[in-house]
Amino acid sequence: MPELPEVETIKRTLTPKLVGREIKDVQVRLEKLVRPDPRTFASQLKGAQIKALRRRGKVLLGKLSQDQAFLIHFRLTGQLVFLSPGQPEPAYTHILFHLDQGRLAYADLRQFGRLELWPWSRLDEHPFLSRLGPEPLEISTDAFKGLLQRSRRLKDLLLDQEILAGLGNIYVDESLFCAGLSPTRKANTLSPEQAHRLWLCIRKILSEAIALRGSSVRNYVDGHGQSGRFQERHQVYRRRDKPCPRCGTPIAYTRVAGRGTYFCPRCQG
DNA sequence: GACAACCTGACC
DNA sequence: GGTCAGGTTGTC
Repeated sequence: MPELPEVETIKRTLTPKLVGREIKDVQVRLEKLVRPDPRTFASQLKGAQIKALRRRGKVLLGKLSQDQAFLIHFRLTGQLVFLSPGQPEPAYTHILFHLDQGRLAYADLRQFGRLELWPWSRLDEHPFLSRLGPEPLEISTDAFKGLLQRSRRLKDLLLDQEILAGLGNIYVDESLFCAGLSPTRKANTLSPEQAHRLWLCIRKILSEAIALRGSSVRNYVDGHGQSGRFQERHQVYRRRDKPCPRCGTPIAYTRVAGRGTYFCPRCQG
């Protein structure tokens, strides 16, 4: 589920609830979701204080006391929701953190997400984090043009987290529509103007999605359990056969890079 | 590159 | 019964 705007929204909604809190106890109900093993995971977290929340690509990071950090990758259906006293757990809650004030539930219908502990000072050595590409909201237009100097299809390239960290299926399709570029266009065939336009579109789409608190297409919710609203602004994603907002041509659906792909066959060349 | 795997559920 | 699903990884 969550791509960059959703993880950013989770981070922002949870920061005031979690920063300064002490973890009193951890219940791991589905052992395969955590690393290292559940006993170590729980005992290391017990007594730790949450100092700050960060985001890198689609990963949520928690800075803890004692040079510890937790990493959460939500994959497709992970949710992290703060519960006030008496508030019921979400369905599919697999891990429950008991804090000095309130509880924090990790729920995950498809069980693909992962929670991990890692020393905060050595995050640059983490096997996944260390390979992530730059943040799309921080990269310069010139550096972005450099990323496009490969003969891969645009959709493959933009989904590759080692090239750019944070875009997923929704925001790649929306960005390519915004820029008027076909998902199968080779990245190194763009003119400088087209490359600049794509850079602008990615920034615009992600910023607007964050402002609207993410896209709730299926079961994404923020740290309060609330849905986002950017799905109402999607131009192509999940709009197969509906008229293109720009030219009225029915939106096409194909498979590119193994993912369902929506685009306007007329506007996106 | 394409495809299966990891899971559960929604929808036709 | 089949298809599809905000992701990543491993195997041809």
